[in-house]
Amino acid sequence: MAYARRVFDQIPDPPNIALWNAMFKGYAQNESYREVLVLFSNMKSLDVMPNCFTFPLVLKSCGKINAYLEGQEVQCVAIKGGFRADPFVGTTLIDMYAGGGAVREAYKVFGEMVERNVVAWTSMISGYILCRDMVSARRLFDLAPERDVVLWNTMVSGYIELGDMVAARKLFDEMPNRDVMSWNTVLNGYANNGDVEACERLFEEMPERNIFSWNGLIGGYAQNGKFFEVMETFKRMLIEGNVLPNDVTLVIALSACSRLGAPDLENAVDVFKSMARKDLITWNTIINGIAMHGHGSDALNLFCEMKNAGETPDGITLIGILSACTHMGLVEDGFSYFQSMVDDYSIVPQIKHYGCMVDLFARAGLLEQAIEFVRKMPMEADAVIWAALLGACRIYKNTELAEVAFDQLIKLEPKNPSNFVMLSNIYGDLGRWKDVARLKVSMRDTGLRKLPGCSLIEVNDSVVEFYSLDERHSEREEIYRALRGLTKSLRSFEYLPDLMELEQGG
DNA sequence: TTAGGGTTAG
Repeated sequence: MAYARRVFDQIPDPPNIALWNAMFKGYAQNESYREVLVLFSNMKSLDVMPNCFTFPLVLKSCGKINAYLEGQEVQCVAIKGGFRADPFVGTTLIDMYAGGGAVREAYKVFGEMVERNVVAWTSMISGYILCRDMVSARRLFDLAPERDVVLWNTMVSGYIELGDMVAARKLFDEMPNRDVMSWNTVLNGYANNGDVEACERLFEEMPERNIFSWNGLIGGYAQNGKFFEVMETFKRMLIEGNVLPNDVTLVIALSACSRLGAPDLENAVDVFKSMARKDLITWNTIINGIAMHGHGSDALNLFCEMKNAGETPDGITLIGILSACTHMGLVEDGFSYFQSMVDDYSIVPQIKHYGCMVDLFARAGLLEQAIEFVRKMPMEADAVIWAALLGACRIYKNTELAEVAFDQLIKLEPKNPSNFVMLSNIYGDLGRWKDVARLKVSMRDTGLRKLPGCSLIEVNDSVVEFYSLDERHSEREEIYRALRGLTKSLRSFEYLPDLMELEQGG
């Protein structure tokens, strides 16, 4: 754009309107919306008249940077210039106002339009959907003199955005014509609402599939924790061969790989270092990843590097930083990072951050400070927080606080058997077997069984999942024979397995 | 040279 601008500025006579429009378009494409507005005011001061192509470009830029006062001025220029009846100008104004939440202003433009075509109707209906006013959206939809496939799709996705899959599906079934986007919209609706089965059924029914369809199904699996299915479907996509994966496909597949296996952290650091462009998500990924693996001081160093690189941390960065402090036992540093969230970065701490702080105090053995922190929090503690406390109570053998945490936990998660197991382990450590038995009975009364923990390992390019006492493997005899051999040789080195740890299945 | 709809990562 800088070069384009130099050429533009050298045009000897005042540039004609087509050249101005080309500049507006260039700036808009490069997301330099402020430049569009500045150039527009330059143009006006030279008394060059905008034409019907100018206004949509400039108005859209106003909307992008929430410059609604400027937008209104541009609207006045358009009306004075005789463009009141232009359908492009009207539609862009509707989008601009509705995008800024001024749906009444948008409706005023819509109502005053001389000729309302289906695009204008769609924009107005989208505006209502954006304001979560499905009733008005539907009323207009039913009134629309013409409905094309884009308008239908807009309505269907409106219902989906508001979480009403039933209404969305009903409307989809009523559609006179569906294109691949209609199918993809509903497919993604099921994926995002956790209905993987409906997602799979719809995918099989689709008359035509493109990369968005495949990404929709694969993403649906990923969002619902079905990472094996992500990889299977990714492979199926490559075999069926009608479409090529794109960047989104690879992002989902790679993320699934990371959930399935435990690749070397050194590789992650190498990849991170080799990246020419790093954004906030890149930094957050490496900082949280490093912190998760216990390399707390590396995480804190990366945090400094991140700030030196000019990136502004957000709430997720701070989760990595706080957990880094937790794992290093840096209570005071953690506390000062927590305070700097608000003071230096204007980040409002969320429940996850309070949870990190409770964990920080608790793991450091400062159980009193931890519970004090819970009492002073501006929100109710969640199950994650009470479980962190309960976990620390085991390390520091504090049954009194453990029972407090346990009572809160079974209120919040009456169906989670892990909570019984955690308290039971604390009693067990102290030899309080009567309490262990009492808990076992009350757990049995709830009809719950603890799901065994599961491990994933990579063997010969595929991921194998196994549980404690797992009998599903075809070569289980051989595996258990090998395990018995290992146990035997461990014993010969006088190693005593910690049965309590084994019992947790972790 | 201008206006309306679908996917992703921390």
